[in-house]
Amino acid sequence: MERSAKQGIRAVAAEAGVSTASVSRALNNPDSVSAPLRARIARAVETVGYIPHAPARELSSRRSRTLGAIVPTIDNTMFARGIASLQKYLSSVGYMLFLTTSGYDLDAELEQARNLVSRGVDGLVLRGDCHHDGLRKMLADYSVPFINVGIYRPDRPYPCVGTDNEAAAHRAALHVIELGHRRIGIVSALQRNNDRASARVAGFRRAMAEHGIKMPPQWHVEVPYTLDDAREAARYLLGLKDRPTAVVCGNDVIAYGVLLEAERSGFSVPDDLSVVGFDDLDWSRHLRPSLTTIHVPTGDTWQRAGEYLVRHLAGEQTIMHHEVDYSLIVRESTASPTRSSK
Amino acid sequence: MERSAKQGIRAVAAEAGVSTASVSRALNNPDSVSAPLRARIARAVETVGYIPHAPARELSSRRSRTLGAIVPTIDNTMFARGIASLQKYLSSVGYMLFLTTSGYDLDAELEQARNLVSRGVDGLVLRGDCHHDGLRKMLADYSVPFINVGIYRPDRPYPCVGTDNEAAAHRAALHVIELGHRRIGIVSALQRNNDRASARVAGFRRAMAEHGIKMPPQWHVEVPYTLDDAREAARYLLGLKDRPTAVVCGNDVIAYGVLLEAERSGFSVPDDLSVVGFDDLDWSRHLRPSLTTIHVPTGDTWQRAGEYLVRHLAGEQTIMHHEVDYSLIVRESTASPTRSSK
DNA sequence: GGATTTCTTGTAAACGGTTACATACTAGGC
DNA sequence: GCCTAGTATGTAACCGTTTACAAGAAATCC
Repeated sequence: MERSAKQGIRAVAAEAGVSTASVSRALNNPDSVSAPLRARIARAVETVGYIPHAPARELSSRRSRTLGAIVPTIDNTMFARGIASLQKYLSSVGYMLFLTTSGYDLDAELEQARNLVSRGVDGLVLRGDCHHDGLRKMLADYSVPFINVGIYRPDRPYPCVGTDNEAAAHRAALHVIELGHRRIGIVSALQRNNDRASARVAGFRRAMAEHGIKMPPQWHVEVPYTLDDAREAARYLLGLKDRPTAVVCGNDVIAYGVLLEAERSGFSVPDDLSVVGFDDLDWSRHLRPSLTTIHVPTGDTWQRAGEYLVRHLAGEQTIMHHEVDYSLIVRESTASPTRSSK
Repeated sequence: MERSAKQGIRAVAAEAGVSTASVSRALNNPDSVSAPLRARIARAVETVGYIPHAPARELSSRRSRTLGAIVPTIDNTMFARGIASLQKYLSSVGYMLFLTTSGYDLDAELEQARNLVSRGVDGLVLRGDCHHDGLRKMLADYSVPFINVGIYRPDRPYPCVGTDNEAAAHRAALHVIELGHRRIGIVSALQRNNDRASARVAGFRRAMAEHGIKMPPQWHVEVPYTLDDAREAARYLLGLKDRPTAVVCGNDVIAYGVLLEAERSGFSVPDDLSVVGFDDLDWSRHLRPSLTTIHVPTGDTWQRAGEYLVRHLAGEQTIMHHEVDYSLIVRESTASPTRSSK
């Protein structure tokens, strides 16, 4: 027939001599179509070189098989690794990922979320539990499911998957306390709009309090997420007349900075200073001295977040709060303080 | 009126008492609508809490304001940085990015490209110039523009933006040659399906040939992109009875591995071994010894790729082949070989 | 002041799929 | 052999926008 469309599903239908409905069925729900028809349609798809038009499909089915993720920054090994895992998993189940960054700005995060909802994502992966007030309302209005990743807060009515940062930081602090340190400082990430950073500081403080250890306020420094900033913080800390013998760091990158700067300033790690990190990035075991740190299975965590949403969207039963284990990895950067000062 | 829609552009139209066409115009082309109407519609958008439905918009306008990018892996500082820049730029001009990974597999890349086309991307950012035969044909069939990033090949009829890897590697080799080295090895990335890696090897070989330097074949090792593999390669190279006094590396991560392993094996860098990297990642200047390497403005490069596509899609005049400058950064990891062996 | 142009807004037909519903056919049951 | 239930396929409405075209109003020209 002359009027048949040149492309799209109608072209396939014309080629196979069937209706568009059958083509659609053969593609989306193969069992609902007889074997011979299915084969004929498959052949037609091949000859026409048909690639389905996702937006059209979404418009009529109200499902995009696309998830959105908003991370503070992608330029950070840990997020990169998490996103990579999430993406790999999603790809394996036929989903795609829209990735955006907020730069630790809550307004920007809301803006991005709006953008993603506009884009028609089926679900959203968010970082932590610290969001703009309007965010959850907006997601509820448009009934877009979401999950907070990287934290474990079973007390919240929202799904999450991650480690208990407070407990893990407590463990890290306990490690240096048990080694005999009493003069302990902390270099944390910026706590503003970052519940993970805050939780870690809280865990650290709890450990200190439980052992009756007082810490001078100047031993707590907050830094952005870069090696340079961490080095500067270390320079400050090590330059104090009254300085700590151990430093617990909010993450591994900060710990690297402290390590590098200590060595640069002539301090030996761990003899003069013990350093503990958090995250266990690749470099931690390669560095010399290698870094004692809290291992967090980042890849797993993000993949689980994806699994949760995919299952939820498929209508399956899911558990809302999933705790991911952490573990303390003791390496060369921590030792008893008795070796040097007492 | 009772029959007016509860949501979508029709709700806004009803609220403002205008037609959907006017709402659409007010949103997409504000100038085409009178000021008072524009204001009334803006108010209606606000009260209704309207978020446009991108797939529907795309279906009718044939434009998605979305680009796709396919990288070998995101779990790699350099790509992460590039993607971050691209993403930031796109976001600033109202575009979004679909990010997928191919794992250095050409078939997977084609598959991902098909997926992205299906998703309706307006353009595609690809890595290098080594793709599946069917890829360019498919993109041509669906008239999806693309650009190769990270290479500079003005001889090709396809757009690209990046540095001349051959020339840059030549420069790196020249550096150690000029320092007086004659016993020079190379640890490159896997050349299979990686034209950048091959170009770098070629540049290195050209420099060697130009100076009449012969290299025993066992001094060329190829490794995947991980610290562990690079360390193993270094262990092998340094374990040879007849070993080089300088090693040129295919990228910084490989160089880090060589550096770490050399130190671990008791060799001093640069006294016993000079090491040159390529890319100038963050760690290069922080490491001790800091790494001599080729600096490549990765962020710029990727942003330019985005700019090219956005301009091209806007119908603006664009230059097809954009060369991005590299520069040799001399740091502590290279020195004249005379200090030790001669 | 009437004709012509320009500007503003509305009407309705796409865009490319999915899917509720209708229909034709097949196979059992008795 | 007729009725019923079930299966396979087709018909066409609909998803939420954009946009070509039409129409009405205002401005310009002579």
